[in-house]
Amino acid sequence: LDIRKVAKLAGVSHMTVSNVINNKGRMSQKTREKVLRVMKEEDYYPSEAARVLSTGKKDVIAFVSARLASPFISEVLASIEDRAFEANKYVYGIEHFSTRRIESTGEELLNRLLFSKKVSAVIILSIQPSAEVVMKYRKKGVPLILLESSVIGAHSVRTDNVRASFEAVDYLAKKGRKRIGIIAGRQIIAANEELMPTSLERLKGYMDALRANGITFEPGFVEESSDYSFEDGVRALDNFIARKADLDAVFCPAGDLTAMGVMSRAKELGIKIPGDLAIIGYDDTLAAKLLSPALTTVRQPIAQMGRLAFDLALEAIQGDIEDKVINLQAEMVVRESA
Amino acid sequence: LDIRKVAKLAGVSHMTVSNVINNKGRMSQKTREKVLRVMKEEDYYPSEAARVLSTGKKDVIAFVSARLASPFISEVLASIEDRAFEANKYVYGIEHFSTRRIESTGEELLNRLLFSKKVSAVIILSIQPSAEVVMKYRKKGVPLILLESSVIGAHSVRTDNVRASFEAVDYLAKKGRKRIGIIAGRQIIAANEELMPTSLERLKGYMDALRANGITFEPGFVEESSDYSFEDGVRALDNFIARKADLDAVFCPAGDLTAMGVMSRAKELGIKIPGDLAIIGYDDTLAAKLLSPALTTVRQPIAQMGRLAFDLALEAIQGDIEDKVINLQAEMVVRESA
DNA sequence: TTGTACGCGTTATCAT
DNA sequence: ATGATAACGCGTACAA
Repeated sequence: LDIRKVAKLAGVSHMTVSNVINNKGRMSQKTREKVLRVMKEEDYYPSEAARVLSTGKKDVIAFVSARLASPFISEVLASIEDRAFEANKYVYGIEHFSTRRIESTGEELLNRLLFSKKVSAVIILSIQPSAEVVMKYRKKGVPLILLESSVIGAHSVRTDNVRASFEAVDYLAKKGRKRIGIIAGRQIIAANEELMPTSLERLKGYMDALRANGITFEPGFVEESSDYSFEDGVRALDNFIARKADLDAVFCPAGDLTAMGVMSRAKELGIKIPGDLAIIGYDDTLAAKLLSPALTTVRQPIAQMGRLAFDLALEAIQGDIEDKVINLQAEMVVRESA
Repeated sequence: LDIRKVAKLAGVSHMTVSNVINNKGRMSQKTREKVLRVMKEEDYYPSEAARVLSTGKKDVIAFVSARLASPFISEVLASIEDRAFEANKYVYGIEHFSTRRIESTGEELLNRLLFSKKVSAVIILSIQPSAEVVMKYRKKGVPLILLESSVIGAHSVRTDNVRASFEAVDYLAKKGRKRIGIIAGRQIIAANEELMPTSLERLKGYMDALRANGITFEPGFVEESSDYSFEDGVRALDNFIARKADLDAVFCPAGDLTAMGVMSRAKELGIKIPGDLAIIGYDDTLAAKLLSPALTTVRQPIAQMGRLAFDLALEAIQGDIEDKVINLQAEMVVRESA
């Protein structure tokens, strides 16, 4: 059932139907209603593929993250969705993709979104695209918005990772913690792959704080999380223990969910929090303040980040805007776990 | 840059390129490599739209939920994704949509997925499609898999909502709770719209348990959650209080997240849990056992549900299978909140 | 308002 | 057997 059949049934040309669908051109009210009625009666829905094929653009803003599911990612996505609803744009047009497991860099996915899917814009969370990909997007005029980090040639909404991490670790040190571990984003140890700048920045804040407090850095106190999952936290704590790191604190910039994994495993092992082990998470997701003990964490302005990213995408799609970098504040929220 | 240009550069027909892409037909190893090389060099990615347009099918399994973001939804989605990865099918081909805010029934979205997007299968979570939509899917041979509920003419993976809810509420009653409220899925009170069977079943379990314990049902003890959010829990508790329901327990089949909202609000108001108010959630999401107090809840076998739904979708896409209803066990997990 | 060409990969047909 | 050619699917841009 295609557009021409609908046209025939309505006694008009298929172009008129197309115009009705897109609110374009001019036609009599009567014609418009007739067309609408036939569409409804025949249960006609235009083929998205045909539309994309002919316009060369898909009216979709893609959202890309390392995984599909985590509280932090969910909350960011929800805020983007909320904003879309308010603005009444792309209400049906936000699609979520993950690079998880497939490839760490997201290179392939980003290429597909650009060349195969031809989306209108891409919002990236916690992933660092290569310079080549950024260039390709630029060349095709498709806006790229990074959340949590930034890169030359793309827009971004970010916070000061170094400062916030410093603050958290400095707090731990000032509280007398000496053996402070960190669970950071992937690929800290394996040197052959790139470390994501976001993680790197947080690691830097950690190291700076150690130095500022006269604590020497121990490579054995570093664990990596590949996908910010709960399980990564469980695993990390087990690894620390197996390695006899004997930590008295863990800073977990991989996020609250991973921190929850640590907390959960610690409880199972009878490790007292914060007595034996202080824990600081990252993000301040909904559950953080309800945990037992309530999680001390670094709050990111999640809702704002999502909304701003969406607005940036919209602006960039409409008129070509200069690269814009929006800096927001992240700050530590002290609760019970540290 | 289209397939014919690549063909020209590789010195073959565009059909050969197509065959290389799809591993079809037979061509010399040399030819294949040459084509592959040119594709890589020229950064060629086939247009998804053209592919869909010509085949009439999109190689995508759609996942539909009421919102994009909640721990429960996230975990279900993650398990589907995991399974896809294991099976090495639809790894790039799972797309997530939500009916949130747009329309409660999902009717429009389901139609779009079927007619506009032409997806290969749809997995629906916690939404009750109308009989007409189910029929349309049937007619077009596109598998529909319901999670958490079921309907004639579609596959489903579900648990016994009535029994599990009965068990939870019966537990509360046996513990001496007399004024037991419930926060169920949307549209309990507003009679003009359909109640989702899942919620209805859980409500039935609640009412059965009340009756079994000689407690009379109070309409004022029922609150509805429209999208299973944290905020809905906050609001629900406020409403109960404003209404002077004076509850001593709340059963929250709307899910753990909503239960967390209740718990959070209760803490703010100085209501002791479980002393003043016992709370039972639903789903047993990751955070449940880490809360303070740890949440007593009804465990759903989330990972299994997602995996089975994916497998069902796969099976149904390949060969036409009889309608299959898989029943799983949900059971109460007693922790501290009740 | 309407007719025509176009975008791009696939299926089916035909030639070597 | 392979490779080349033609037709098709379905909206949209643009000229008539």
